Amino acid sequence: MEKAFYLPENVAGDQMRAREVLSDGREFADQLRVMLNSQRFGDVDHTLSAGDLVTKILDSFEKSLLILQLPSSLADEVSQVPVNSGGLKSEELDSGPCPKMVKDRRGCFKRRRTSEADTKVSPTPVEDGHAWRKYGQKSILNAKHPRHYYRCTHKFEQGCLATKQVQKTEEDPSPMYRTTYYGRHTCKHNYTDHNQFYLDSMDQRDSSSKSILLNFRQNTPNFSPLNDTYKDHSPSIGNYNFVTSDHILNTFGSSSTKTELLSPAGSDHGDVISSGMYSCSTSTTPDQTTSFDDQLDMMVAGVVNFEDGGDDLAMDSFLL
DNA sequence: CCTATTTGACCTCT
DNA sequence: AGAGGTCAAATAGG
Repeated sequence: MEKAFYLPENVAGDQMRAREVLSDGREFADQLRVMLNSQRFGDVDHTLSAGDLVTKILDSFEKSLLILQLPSSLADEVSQVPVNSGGLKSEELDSGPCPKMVKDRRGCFKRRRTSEADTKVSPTPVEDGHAWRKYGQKSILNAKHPRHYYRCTHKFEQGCLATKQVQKTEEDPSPMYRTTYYGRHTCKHNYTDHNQFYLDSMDQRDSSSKSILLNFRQNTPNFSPLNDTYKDHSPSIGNYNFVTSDHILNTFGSSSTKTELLSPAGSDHGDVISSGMYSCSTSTTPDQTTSFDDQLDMMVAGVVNFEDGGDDLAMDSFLL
């Protein structure tokens, strides 16, 4: 059943391969649904465990997404997405971490482009209630003061991908501090006014940006925590998050009815995919409004949509 | 000893 | 080629 995985050499091949892999994923998802149904009635005679099936399903998504090379619309907000500039072999892709990550980072990161940003200017550095860790400082052209780069302290332990940049302006006589936020906090800590700031600002955007996530990786028992350096730098794109309209409605009161493929949460690189949230801590807890079966249905529907999408293989195919 | 910051190098994008 | 963003080794501080 398992097909050999390789990076295809042309677009048509990509699409064909992606369909095959997604088809496998759908089969696994169907098997899982049958298994879950049969377990309700006491029949537990299956060759693969539920965990195995979930792993295979996730594997299908990962591989198909890799084949399709992450559409740019998804990569736009990804600041540290591992990028394979020169065709990795399948073993390298499957082995997890970028093989050159530790010493040689060439080709492993993608620069942030035009991601959503919220900017605040204040006479003093903004105290937003979040724990930030400085990771860089840079002199900016034609700027008197350097720009300081911060990431959320919980980036590694919780996969929170929020970052901010702080730069002192040159205004005389009272220079201001311009703080620019990228991404949204997904960590469980310190839900303060700043989060409200984010939510408020998000409400002003188009409805497609409103989202809550279902993090498959964190829901899968076989996956270990994302606090490992190598995992953190792995080119994994498997932990994309699907967003349900139920979640959206419950959380933001949105009328959006889309299910979106969002971001690789937990990998640094994790960074963002849609204009919505990266991931959400609420996604790691059992949900009362969307059963696992429902979520499974959505996964299968997503694959079906993809496969029915003909040559149009945009990620919109995942929208329900 | 552990964690946070500094800073030069590396990477992507324009 | 240059600017901007990030990494990670070295360093500082508790």
